[in-house]
Amino acid sequence: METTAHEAPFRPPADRVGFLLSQVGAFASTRFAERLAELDVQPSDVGLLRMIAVEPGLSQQSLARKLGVVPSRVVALVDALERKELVTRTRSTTDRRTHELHLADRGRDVMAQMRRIGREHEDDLVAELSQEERQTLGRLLARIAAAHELDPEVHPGYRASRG
Amino acid sequence: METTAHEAPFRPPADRVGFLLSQVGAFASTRFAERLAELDVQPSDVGLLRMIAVEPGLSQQSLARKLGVVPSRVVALVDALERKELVTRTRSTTDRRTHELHLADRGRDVMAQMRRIGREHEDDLVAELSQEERQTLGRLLARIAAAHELDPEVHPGYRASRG
DNA sequence: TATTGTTATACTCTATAACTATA
DNA sequence: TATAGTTATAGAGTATAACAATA
Repeated sequence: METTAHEAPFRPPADRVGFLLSQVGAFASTRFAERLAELDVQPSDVGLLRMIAVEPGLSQQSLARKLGVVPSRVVALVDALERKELVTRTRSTTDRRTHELHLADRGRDVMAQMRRIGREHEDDLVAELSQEERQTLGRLLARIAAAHELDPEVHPGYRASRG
Repeated sequence: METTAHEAPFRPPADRVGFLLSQVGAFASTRFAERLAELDVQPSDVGLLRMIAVEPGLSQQSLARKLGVVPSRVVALVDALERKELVTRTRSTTDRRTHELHLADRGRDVMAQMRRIGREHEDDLVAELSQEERQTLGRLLARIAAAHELDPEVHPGYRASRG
């Protein structure tokens, strides 16, 4: 069965899971970034704030290792968050080379807002699906993530996927 | 129920579909880009080649409109593909302002390879799932894509989602 | 000597706007 | 005048390597 030159051949969704994952995932990321703009926060800030909330006082080096980014990048990211008064840097008294990172009061507020925005984002994204279908989708995605050893806490970003 | 400071709270997959979609989607994109490198082709080239294959002779302007990118970017993209002898630019005889884009022989070869790589990518990505589960996942994703009016032919890229 | 954080630098990607040649 | 393609330029984002302070 042929298709004419101007018609793309139809492919069933089961044969396009790779494309659909990539496309819908990109859409989810973009939409989330747009919602975050309301808080004057970027997607890259989210992981940072969450890490600092989970483990207050950690150093920039350990943060860099946890997130899988280069230490010099953490400098720029923390600079921005400190400027917005979301996190604080304080020199450690036991090792004056290191900076202890903590959430500032405004940082805690923003994290609460982030959770609200996350729920709204989620609801909008899968509005089309029933509760049961959302569960099914979540479980299938979690299994794929686990099979490829993706960290449930860390979003890899999109370093090699531009275009 | 509380969690200790160093432990992230557990959230069921159904409440993390947004994160999982974004994370698995990014992984899919990155992995696909790595596989494409074997052909010396970038993710951004794929859509271009497919459009030119589907509609040979189209102009750079219409290509830009179809892909939703700015014309000056098409120049750079086509430059690269022409340098690798995957596409040809020929001045139109009816309107000498426009360039007609066609696949070169090597471009047709590369597209065949791309289809093979796409299948391998697909199989590896969802290796964890049964045939039935792949269908389920594909259908759920296709419904989400349709609900948000994503074009089945065009990948939006990751313009606003960095970090 | 080794490590933490920082800065300097360079490179990539991309959009905007000015430019040219054709219509 | 308007349009197709191109080029020049500038900005964002990021990695690498050199550096100062501290251990």
